[in-house]
Amino acid sequence: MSKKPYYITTAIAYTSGKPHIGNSYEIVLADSIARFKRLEGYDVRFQTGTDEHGQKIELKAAEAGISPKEFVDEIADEIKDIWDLMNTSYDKFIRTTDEFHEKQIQKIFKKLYEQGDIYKDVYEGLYCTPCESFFTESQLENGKCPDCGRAVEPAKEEAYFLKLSKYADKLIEHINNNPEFIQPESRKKEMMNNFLLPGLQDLCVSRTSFKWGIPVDFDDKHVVYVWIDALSNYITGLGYDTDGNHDELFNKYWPADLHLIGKDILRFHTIYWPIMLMALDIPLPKQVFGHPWLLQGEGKMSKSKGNVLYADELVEFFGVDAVRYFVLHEMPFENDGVITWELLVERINSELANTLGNLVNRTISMSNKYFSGIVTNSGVKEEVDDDLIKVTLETPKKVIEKMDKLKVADAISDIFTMFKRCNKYIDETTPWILAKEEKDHKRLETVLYNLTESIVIGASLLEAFMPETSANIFKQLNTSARTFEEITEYGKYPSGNKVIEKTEILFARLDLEEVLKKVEEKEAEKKASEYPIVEIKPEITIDDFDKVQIRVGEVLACEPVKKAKKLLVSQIRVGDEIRQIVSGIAQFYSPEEMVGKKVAVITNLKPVKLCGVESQGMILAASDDKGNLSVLTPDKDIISGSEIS
RNA sequence: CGCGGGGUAGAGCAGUCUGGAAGCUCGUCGGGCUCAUAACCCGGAGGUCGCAGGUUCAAAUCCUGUCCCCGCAACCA
Repeated sequence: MSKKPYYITTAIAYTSGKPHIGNSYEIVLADSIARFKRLEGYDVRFQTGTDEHGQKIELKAAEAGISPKEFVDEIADEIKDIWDLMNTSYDKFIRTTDEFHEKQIQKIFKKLYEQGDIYKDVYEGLYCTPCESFFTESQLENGKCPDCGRAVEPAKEEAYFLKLSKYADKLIEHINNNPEFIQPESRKKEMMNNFLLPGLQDLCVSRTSFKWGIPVDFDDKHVVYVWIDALSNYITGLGYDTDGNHDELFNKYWPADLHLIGKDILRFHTIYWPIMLMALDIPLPKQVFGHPWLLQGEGKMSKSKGNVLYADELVEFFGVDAVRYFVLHEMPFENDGVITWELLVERINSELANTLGNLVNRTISMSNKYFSGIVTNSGVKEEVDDDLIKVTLETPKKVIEKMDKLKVADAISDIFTMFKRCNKYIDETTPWILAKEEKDHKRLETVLYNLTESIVIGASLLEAFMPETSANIFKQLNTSARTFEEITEYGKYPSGNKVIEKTEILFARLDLEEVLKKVEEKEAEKKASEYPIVEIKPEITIDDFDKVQIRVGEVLACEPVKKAKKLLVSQIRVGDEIRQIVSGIAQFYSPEEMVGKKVAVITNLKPVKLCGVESQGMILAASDDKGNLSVLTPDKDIISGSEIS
């Protein structure tokens, strides 16, 4: 019997910088699902990769003074390293700069053009530069970019368009007929009501404003824009070919069983991507799951400290499996999860060290102490055993059920509930008392056998989520992982087997204070070694500088600007005049602190209104890229109004 | 009326779609145990489920209104 194929993908990571723990969460989640499906007996293909084109990368590379390709090579390696560090079992790492991908994208583009689904037109619309996106009036939110909220400007560009409207009805029908297609389901309404039902605008699929992309081969002014380029990775990675000469992988694995993506890009995966596939006459993926985000708690603290969490740092502190466990277990199905050092330590201590680690440790210790490590199934049963066995055997079913619904966190909880049941069993059976009487030794053997058996079943289930830990447990119990078929029955652990003599601590308890201290030290180290990165401006002459008039001003009064979080408005005496100046320093200085300060003020700057308040100048301040800010003041006391040059 | 997320025990959360005895982890208090990583097991205290209305035999859950918090954005001259 050939195994059923299962194809799972993550979104491909954008190579503009090192991925943080939130990005890494996705790959770990995908990995746990992929591993679980393998254990369930599927023939799994798990694909991830990197999205490497676009204006942003072109710019970043220029800033770094290297070619875009050099830039993405570096980042792609970094991403791969982190994925590997997280022990993720992907089968394919695709890069959108891979030759086979680029070639196929050109063919796809051409095919769609030739069959009339892509057409050339002039785009006159509103463009958001940071997002590299055009929007229509109706898409704007309060006249601003709906993605980032920044201002948009009218722009004109010759461009190619994908006819979305042509397939909209078909897509609506598909979504309605396949309730599993968009997960979680709450997002389905969002897509329908906001995008599909109001009517789709044709999608602009090329750009002339930058060069770092896959050229449209029949019109080389244009490069293929992100949608067709990035989304198609799911099929090009399987060897899809527009001419029909597909690699056998494609025939075997497409349509994908699951696209795992962040909730922010659901729209692209549930609207644009399906329509592209329809146009190419390819079946749609079975399911798209927009997972929630992993947020760093205490936003304020982390931001001002600039301590973004990265997977490799966390792994250094806690080990791979602890980090995997945390991100998988701490993420609810629909709502965003939170990660902090405190939470990590708490979870590791309570669940991993106390519940699981200690259980394994005490069980093995007892086997060694009482029976020289030999675990024997003597079959001396008592009523208390029934519940343990029942819970143990029910757990695989529960876990499988949860995993079918992609409720990974709940699945893990079920496994740990079982481990807790084991700890309770030890108290119920009191092995240390049984050990005292020779006549109870057979019973004691059974108790320890049951514990060992339950742990083996638990560890088998844990394998998908914490592969190293699972392997370690098997090693210590001198056995190997069971398949899912082998854990439907109780008592498969070989009777008479000998466990490891000296137990290994699976997870050591951590001291929160100590961890936090170490974190702080690291942060300090990092800060000291990283000077702020400042964009170098072109050379100027003294005449240029002379245009700017800077004078000493004394802050007479200062108060917050209503309706604004970052702004303070100060009344500043500069010589004989008093100016009102608004500055974005509210997060760094209290109004009281400002009063009495002598500051450097640009006095000949054109006045503007900020949040409705007029500002007649600018207070000079230094700021680094970690979010610190310091207002400049004269070194010695000097009278207000003095000119600075 | 900018967008989004949220308000459930001291802390962190689940439960809300599909109404039907208020639950989990940590902490705390008390007890038990000694195989084990000061761990494990049992029990207790602690909640007007943000507030106000409404629907219902029944609301944390559905509807309406309202307050508050947190991100993002607008401001950062």
